[in-house]
Amino acid sequence: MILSSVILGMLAIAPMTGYDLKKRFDTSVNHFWSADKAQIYRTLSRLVTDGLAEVVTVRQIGLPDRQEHHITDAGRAALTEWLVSAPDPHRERDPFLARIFFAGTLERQQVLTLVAERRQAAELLLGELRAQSAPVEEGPAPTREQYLRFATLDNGITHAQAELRWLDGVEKDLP
Amino acid sequence: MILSSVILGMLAIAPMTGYDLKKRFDTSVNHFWSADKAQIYRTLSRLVTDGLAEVVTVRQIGLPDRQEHHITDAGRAALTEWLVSAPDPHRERDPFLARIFFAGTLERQQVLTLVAERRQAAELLLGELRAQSAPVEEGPAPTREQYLRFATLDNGITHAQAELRWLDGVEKDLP
DNA sequence: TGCACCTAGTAGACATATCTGCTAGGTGCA
DNA sequence: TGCACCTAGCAGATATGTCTACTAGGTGCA
Repeated sequence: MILSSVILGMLAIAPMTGYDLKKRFDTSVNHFWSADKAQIYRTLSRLVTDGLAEVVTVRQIGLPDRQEHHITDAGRAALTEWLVSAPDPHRERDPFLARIFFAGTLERQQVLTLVAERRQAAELLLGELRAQSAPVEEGPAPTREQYLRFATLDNGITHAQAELRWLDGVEKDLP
Repeated sequence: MILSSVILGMLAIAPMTGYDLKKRFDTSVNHFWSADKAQIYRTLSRLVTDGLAEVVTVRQIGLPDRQEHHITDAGRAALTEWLVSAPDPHRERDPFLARIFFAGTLERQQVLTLVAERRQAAELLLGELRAQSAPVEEGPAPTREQYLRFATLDNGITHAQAELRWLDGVEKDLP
């Protein structure tokens, strides 16, 4: 499962609780992966039974205990193995393109509404990605690790811009 | 479920068997949706029980009977309703970007191998999309229906090109 | 005082997706 | 004759993903 590899990757950066992971899935890695809370916890417990992660309970004052998950040596090995393994099959699935494909029966104006909604979403995304990448771009020359994290944001920015250009074309040419 | 809407959309273009649908999911609509055989058949039977499609058994000589699924009026209404409804949430999930994000522990050369594999995949995809779109582009001015189908291909082409440009940048700048 | 929201995690139902293998015949080829 | 592959569809197991709701306390605000 890719989710377990992604979680392993996050634990390799820092030990985390399920709660921490959920926050990251909703923010910093949201542009390439997302996950449901329940599934994060289930996957974490599987990583533990597989010996790829270990739990350290950290007591807190006034807050619930943290079940910190630390990656093990076996976990690091599994992560590296995944990183260099054959590419995961990537099935494109875009509900918006599906609508466009079948939108021939709609009125022209209805199609333009779909397009306008997509534009709004793309612009919003672009803004978020730029806000996230700004601090990185202003900093000093990055390490390879930093560069790669930034590159995934930059990938999102490049595609958001491409989407906007495509939308321009559709708005201009739609018969 | 989006799959049922996509299948409904295909049945609106022409009556089809599960087998026909599977072929189309593997070819002409593959750039924005894919589906497993078993699930196509299950979804088809649900469309029938929901009154959105009807089965017409067509006898063939030397081949198994075709269970042709025809869209009903209720099906067309459901399709239109979906087309103009609120956008489906689109969660980006790209296993390749996930690898790149966590690839900081790899050697530089290993990262470049990942990048090269991605380039190959992007070039292959671009070639396929161009091959599919060529006959459309050479034809006469398209109807809106034709234009929209072509536009989904063009969307894929635009993004494949964007991906290649991004890969150029990574290969050039990777520390 | 009550309400909304935060931290941290658990439980279970349900929805969707994928994989494997089966039936049953037809065609092409070496 | 045997093998590979095509058409057409069915059955069932397993894997993944999503949704709702619950426990249990803490903080901030009006």
